[in-house]
Amino acid sequence: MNAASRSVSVKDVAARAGVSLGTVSNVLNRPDRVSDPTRVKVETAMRELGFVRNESARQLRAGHSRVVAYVVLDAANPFFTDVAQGVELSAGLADLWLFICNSNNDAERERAYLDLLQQQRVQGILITPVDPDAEHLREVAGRGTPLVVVDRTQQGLDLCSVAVDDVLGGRLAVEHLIDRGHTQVAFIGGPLSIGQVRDRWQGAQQAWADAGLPPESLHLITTSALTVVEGRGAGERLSGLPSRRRPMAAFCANDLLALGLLQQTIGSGRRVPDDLAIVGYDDIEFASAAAVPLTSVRQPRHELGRTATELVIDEATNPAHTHTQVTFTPELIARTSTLG
Amino acid sequence: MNAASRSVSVKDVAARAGVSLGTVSNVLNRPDRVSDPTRVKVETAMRELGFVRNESARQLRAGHSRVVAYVVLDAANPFFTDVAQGVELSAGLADLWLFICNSNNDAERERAYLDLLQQQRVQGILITPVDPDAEHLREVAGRGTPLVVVDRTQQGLDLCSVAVDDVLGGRLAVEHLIDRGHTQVAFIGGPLSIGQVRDRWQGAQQAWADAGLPPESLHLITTSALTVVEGRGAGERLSGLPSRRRPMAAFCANDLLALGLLQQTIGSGRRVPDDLAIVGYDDIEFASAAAVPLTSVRQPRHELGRTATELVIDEATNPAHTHTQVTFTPELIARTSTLG
DNA sequence: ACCCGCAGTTGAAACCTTTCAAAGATGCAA
DNA sequence: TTGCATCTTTGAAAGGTTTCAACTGCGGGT
Repeated sequence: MNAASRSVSVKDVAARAGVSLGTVSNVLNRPDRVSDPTRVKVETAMRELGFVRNESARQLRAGHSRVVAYVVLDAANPFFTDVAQGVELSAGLADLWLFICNSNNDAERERAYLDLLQQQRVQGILITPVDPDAEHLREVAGRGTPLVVVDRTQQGLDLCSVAVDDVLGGRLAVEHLIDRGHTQVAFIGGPLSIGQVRDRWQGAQQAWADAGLPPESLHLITTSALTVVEGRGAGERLSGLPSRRRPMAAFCANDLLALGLLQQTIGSGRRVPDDLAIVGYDDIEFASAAAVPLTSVRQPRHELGRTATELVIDEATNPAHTHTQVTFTPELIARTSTLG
Repeated sequence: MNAASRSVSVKDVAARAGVSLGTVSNVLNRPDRVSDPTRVKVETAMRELGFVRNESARQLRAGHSRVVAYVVLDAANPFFTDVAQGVELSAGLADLWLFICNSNNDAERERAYLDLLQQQRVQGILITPVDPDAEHLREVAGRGTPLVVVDRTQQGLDLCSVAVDDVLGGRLAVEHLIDRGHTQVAFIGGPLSIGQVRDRWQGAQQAWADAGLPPESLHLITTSALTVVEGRGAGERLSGLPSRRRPMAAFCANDLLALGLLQQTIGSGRRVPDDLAIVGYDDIEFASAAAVPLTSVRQPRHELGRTATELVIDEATNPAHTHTQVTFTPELIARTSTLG
């Protein structure tokens, strides 16, 4: 009702309701300890004055926050928003609220957000970091803010993490293509400095070797990023190869690449999967909605988010907490882009 | 370094550095007023003790926050993450940090987030609300937290807002189809309770009438949501029409619908744009990356975010602030899906 | 009449930082 | 040497909430 004159405090409410400070606080935090008539009086006063509890003061005194934060690498990538949905769901069960921060692949911004979140004394931080081995991640955990690394594995065992077995994912994709009779396959992805990409490529190689196929018929086509545009570029490079040596199948390190490749392939008059079979990775919603529904390796995104949240809550509340690394198993979803 | 024994405070730092509380605070907030040797001493102490400033206490005393929040309707929709990017950019210039909250189209969650953010006394709130005329939006603003409505127009003039002229957008889309010679067009979108959809449909009708075309040849096909799945369903309904009466062009209320329609059309052996021309809305990145690049109505997403941020900062800092409604002009991006 | 226990209420202390008036130190001119 | 201006540093107060030990009434048992 009344404007922002000087922010209404519990003191004002207490005066208006004719009770003490403590009672107002009890209404807020332990309503069962307050008699009905008093409670009503206080609630009325709050409503009339437009009281809004000051969270800074609450948290300062109570010593604990009601929010967890998820620092994502790229808010525009549907994969991360799907993970976030999983986080939100299980955070809600623990009466926690989620703030999403976007590091935008920038280590500097990531660091700044981590600082801010520590200062805010959030219950916990989930993060898909630019570099999972960066020093500042450990510093955060060392200073007492629970932290879980999402969708990245890191060297030490001194942090909680949830991830998906990317080597296995790479295997699944390439085994599927081998099953479909392909003997010339391109792996498209990069840069190889990204752990994910490296693991998927490694899995692809393993599957290839296990099938007794010659290494030189598994082509590595590196890209400079995992984007649609780069996928289109890779398609052009593929087209450029002499038809004898041109792979009839491609495994892309993520779905954005695969969608770009798909677009370029169809656009240049070739057909999917007849002229080129395509497997993507992540199984984002747009994968099944593509012009040719995309075969893709699915990661359990919601579970990833859910588990990460459970870990961070455990770290925050359980004194006997031990750091845990959870690895999920990916799953191949076969669709038209490889099945015809 | 040292674990979360009992959170290091300025007092500890002061003791360690052999200075007073006030000096530590000065190092933090007005380093220029502190002599070099003292500053170094304090900074060293901070590093050694692993001091992390308590933001709750800071904000309680200083009285202002360093964050703005953007409550989005659907974090999985690329449109909103693009707006968020614009917000982030201009927030950064004012030394503000952005927290993204996802209401997930749920009025209850939206309300809860608004409560939390008010309690946190954030600098300002940007929101794409479920219902732009909801009472609680006004309450927030009335209680002193600056609030700007993004991508929605509301009835009164008592809130700041930034939006895009959706009626004009609808006109542009349909005028383009008329220019291409179409005389049977379907408008696909819904539910009509969404203001956006209503406006775009209205613009479509206006363009149709202005061209002197008969109302019955502009077909309204309503959907229950603005999703890829619904787009596919709409495609099936279109296919079901007798070919005489079947529109050769469709204008979809957003790109997700258009992508679903595109997929269904191609999947059932028809061609785009020869058998069906398609116009989408929003021009998300996947629109240009679709198998057939999608003609779409582009909204200035980054500018939307930028302007909203500027408004909210003005409302927070300028005593002479007056509520402003900014409307942007959309732009048609013609691509293969209508040009052939 | 007395004591006990219990439900409800109170008010001071504590949480950690920033702010600001004032004290202290230093250097320079007279 | 004194006085004055400038630069640093100090310490107490304030900000709004929660917590908790202590207090008040009141009804019931004896």
